[in-house]
Amino acid sequence: MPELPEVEVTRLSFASRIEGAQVTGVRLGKPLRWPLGCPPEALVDRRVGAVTRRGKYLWLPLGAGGLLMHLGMSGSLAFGDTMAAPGPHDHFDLVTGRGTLRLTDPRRFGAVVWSPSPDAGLVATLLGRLGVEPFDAAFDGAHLHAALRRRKVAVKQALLGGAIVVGAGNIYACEALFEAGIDPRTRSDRISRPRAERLAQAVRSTLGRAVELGGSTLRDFRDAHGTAGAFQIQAKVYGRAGEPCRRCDGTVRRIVQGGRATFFCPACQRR
DNA sequence: AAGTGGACCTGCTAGC
DNA sequence: TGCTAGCAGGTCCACT
Repeated sequence: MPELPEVEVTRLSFASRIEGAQVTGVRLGKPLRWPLGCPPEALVDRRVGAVTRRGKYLWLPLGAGGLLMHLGMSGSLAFGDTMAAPGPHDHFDLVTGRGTLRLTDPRRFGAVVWSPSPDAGLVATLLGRLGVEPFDAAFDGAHLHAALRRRKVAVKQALLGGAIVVGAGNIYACEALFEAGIDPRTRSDRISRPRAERLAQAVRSTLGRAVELGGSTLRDFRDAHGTAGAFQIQAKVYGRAGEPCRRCDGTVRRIVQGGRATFFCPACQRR
């Protein structure tokens, strides 16, 4: 469900409220992508530190170690002191003195993994393959250009992969390419330096704007307050196959790349 | 090494 | 109205 903006908005909505709280209990539902990695009781009495984000992952420090959380395709987090009885899709509750953090995830592609350190084991492996943060100074046209030059896959797939830059999922990758005027089928190594510059800028502005607007193009997105996403961000191409382009008089097209839907305007976006 | 396709799991929608 | 096929925001892993 969530791409970087949704994950970041979620983080901002509960991080300051949970920080400093002490864990009093843990409840597990059905299995997620990976096992928790420790007995649930081992989390009790630990104190929650400052929640951070890396790509689409959240890191929740608990004493010396912490929990790595991912929302997968359909996950969301809620934090509150009056939690309803867990439903069939509520697979993780972290009960603290200040409220309960609950992961709801129907498809269970999400994850909650304990690690004694973000630099150890599975967590280190997962975080280790991630590309740069889009808002990091290290992510600019030069960086993107150099990384794309080493790849032959279509630029859309290179963006989605997350090994170059993290955070742009299927929706925002489509939107950023539209904003940059680049055909998603263009081979990565054929993207010129100026176009890489424009694309880097488009990735940053697309994701940044989505974070600022607190939300999302996702219909069912809610932050951890349960605040319904206002659906403030209008997708220019995503999900609009057959509809008129918002910039020219062309028609938005849907193709499949690497098994995922891609939406673009063939008139506005060039190879 | 890089690219490709299948896998994970459930819910919703469109179409018959 | 009810069933089925197809699709969905992610990303790991095995294989070529």
